[in-house]
Amino acid sequence: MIELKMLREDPDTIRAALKKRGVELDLDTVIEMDRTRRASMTEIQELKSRRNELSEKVGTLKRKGEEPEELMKEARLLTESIKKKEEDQRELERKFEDLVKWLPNIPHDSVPVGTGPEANRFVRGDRTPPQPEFEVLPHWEICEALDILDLKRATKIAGSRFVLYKGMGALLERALINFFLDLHTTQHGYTEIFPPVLNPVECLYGTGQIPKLESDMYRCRDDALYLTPTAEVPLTNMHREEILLAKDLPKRYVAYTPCFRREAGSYGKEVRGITRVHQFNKVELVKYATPEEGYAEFEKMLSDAEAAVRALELPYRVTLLCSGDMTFASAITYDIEVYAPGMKEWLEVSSISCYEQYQARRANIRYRKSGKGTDFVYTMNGSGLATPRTFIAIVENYQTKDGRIRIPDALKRYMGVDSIGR
RNA sequence: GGAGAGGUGGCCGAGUGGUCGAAGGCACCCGCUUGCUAAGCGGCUUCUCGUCGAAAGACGGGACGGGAGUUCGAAUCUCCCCCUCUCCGCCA
Repeated sequence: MIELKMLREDPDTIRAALKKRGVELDLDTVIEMDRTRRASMTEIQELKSRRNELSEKVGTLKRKGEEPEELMKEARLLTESIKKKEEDQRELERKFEDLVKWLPNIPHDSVPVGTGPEANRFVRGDRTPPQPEFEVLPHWEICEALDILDLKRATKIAGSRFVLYKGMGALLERALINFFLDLHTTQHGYTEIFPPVLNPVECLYGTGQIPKLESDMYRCRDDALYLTPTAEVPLTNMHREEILLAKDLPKRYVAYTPCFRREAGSYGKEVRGITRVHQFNKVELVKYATPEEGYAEFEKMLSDAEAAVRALELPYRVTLLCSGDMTFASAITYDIEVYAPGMKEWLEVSSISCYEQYQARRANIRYRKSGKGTDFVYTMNGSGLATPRTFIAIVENYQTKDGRIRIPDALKRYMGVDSIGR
């Protein structure tokens, strides 16, 4: 949620933000709607003020033993007309909210303006991919040869675009999850959470998946619950409707969860292998911070995620997403991509976003400022990391000419072997 | 699934239908004091929305799990829903 004050005092900033993002939206209608609802609110408040006055008088008189029939009648009539007006008011508020919830966050000043990936800015890392001295097999071929993925049977038991890891493949997947969790809890100061992966609609609204991405989520038929699309949802909603103490901030959480996405509309792209699947594993980082320290914590989060890629010694690059490429709740987003030499592609393994106060306003997450008053916290999250693509990167980058897969040093103690194959 | 108890401020916890936005405590913040790992004394602080204002603020509305109702007036009475706890049953 954007700040409503901005709608009245600085609509041009919102207009500029919409333009940067390429969002078509009639802001004037929203502004007009806001004016109408506030006028109606003021009117109701005046009536109530009058009624309270009357009630107080009635109370005083009654205690003296009088029956002020006239006053009571007037108050009764007032209550009736208030009720009518309040019904209309509710309708106005509902319409207004339906408009406001579609307003995206204001992009940070450093975000490059553009509509597609070509406008994203290289930040650091490998500019050009490494050139292996032999023809690296794409992961689906080497994994089939080594019998560590079984995509045919995954389809049989779940459907297309699901993954079944097998034998050393399953072990590698599990090793990655454990390695990421250990890294962030022991080296970077995050508290581990193991949350439920079914979430009610309020939570999805709070983080901003609803309304925009509703069709991309799996919904339960008999219960008002959605399968979590990312641990960002449970972790950021942990403190929904709370007032935190400044001394408890920043809060840093890390969680492993499976993530579920329908990927509606993405068929036809990335059909081979496991780059885009309906269920995948991810270790997610979430922080709550004060506005003052928000961006410092955000940069630290980026380097925490980067540390995971570095520890695995994978070729990677960090990019700053342009305005048109960010999700609608985000103020700024970095992507970390690793290179997959078999697919000859850069794959996104982490997306690190700062929402500033956007999510906090939606989810009503505040903190008490030292001394007086409250303010909304900054929330941010980042993958640290998502496994399917990290799995791909390992299988392709650590492939040997004779068809084995070496195990990165960082994972050896989790795997107990030096390589997969023979 | 059955029975009972309960949901009040940042936290704990009082609260006869009208001076209750709410006692008391903790915590916080601000003073003062004290020579020793902190304590004592005094004071302050609920949140939210609207109107006016450059601001400080002033005035007003609302909020005691959520919703509806009774009433001139509801934290307090009635109904529905949600959640928590205890006991019983069932069970991975």
